Amino acid sequence: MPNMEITQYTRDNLAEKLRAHGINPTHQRIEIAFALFSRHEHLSADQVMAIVNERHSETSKATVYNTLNLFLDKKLIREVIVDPNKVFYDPNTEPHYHMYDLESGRLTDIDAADVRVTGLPTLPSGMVTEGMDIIIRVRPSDAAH
Amino acid sequence: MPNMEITQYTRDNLAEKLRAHGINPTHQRIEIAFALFSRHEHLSADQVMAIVNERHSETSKATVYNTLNLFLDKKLIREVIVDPNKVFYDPNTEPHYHMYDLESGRLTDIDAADVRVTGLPTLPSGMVTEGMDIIIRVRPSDAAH
DNA sequence: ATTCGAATTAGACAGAGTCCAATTCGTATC
DNA sequence: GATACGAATTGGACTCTGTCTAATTCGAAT
Repeated sequence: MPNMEITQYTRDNLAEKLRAHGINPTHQRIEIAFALFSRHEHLSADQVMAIVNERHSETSKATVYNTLNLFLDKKLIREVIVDPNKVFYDPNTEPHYHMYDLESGRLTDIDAADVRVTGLPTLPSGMVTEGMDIIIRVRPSDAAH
Repeated sequence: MPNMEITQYTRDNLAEKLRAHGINPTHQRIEIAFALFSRHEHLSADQVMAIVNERHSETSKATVYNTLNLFLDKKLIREVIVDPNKVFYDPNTEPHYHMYDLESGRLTDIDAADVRVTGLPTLPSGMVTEGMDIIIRVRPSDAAH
């Protein structure tokens, strides 16, 4: 039974989670992890930075980017590329896909458990799949235009 | 039998294609269309610009972007968002998906005819699908690291 | 208290893409 | 051919996301 759901994220259990992924849990890293995991939203780097620096300015832009890339590297989070302007960071690393509301920019998870994809070609030899993204782009139907 | 395959793109039949999509076919627009359609590749804006200006500098950056966005708007081409750094423009507007080689940055089409996706949730009411992207990220298996 | 590597920082920088006011182009009219 | 006029194009400044670097600060171990 892997990936026991943590019902409530705290700085403490996040520090533990970081260590479990081979990441030295510093103040800034814990705050950034908390921003991502305590909400269940997909955040962009500048949103993370805004959240982390809400009270007092604590974390620099460089550290936010360093940390997000470190988290990616250690597979603590995933990146979602749906918008040409910015990358979203996704604390959910379980297999799942995304629905992207073009109007609001909101990104929603779609559980992969029920989804079946058939008829894909076999990979060229010497290639391995790193992952498959499915993005459903939606829009309000009665969009005034 | 819609979308009769054009075996050979020429400036002339591209001008016609532009008109058919409600686009005034100017020199620059024809050259940009030619760059995209005569190759069957996915090009980024700067690649388009390099191709168009190969012989003599003919087209400015602003025009390349204006034109690509105009083509998008008129559904002459599609954009493919797989790389956080740049958008690719795809002259193939038939339903199809993509395979993205993370190592080389090469993007390949996957025909959608054989692909079936089942188990997707129903859309929230008041929402319509604008499109579904499937991106398979691959990497050479014997990557030296 | 001192040390030392790791982490953080400010700010310069890079690259993609947008914006804008000025110019040029192409077509229509005379 | 000359003129007029709207559409298209242009250079260049600008914005925004993200990276880089050299200097500083942190924190754990001694």
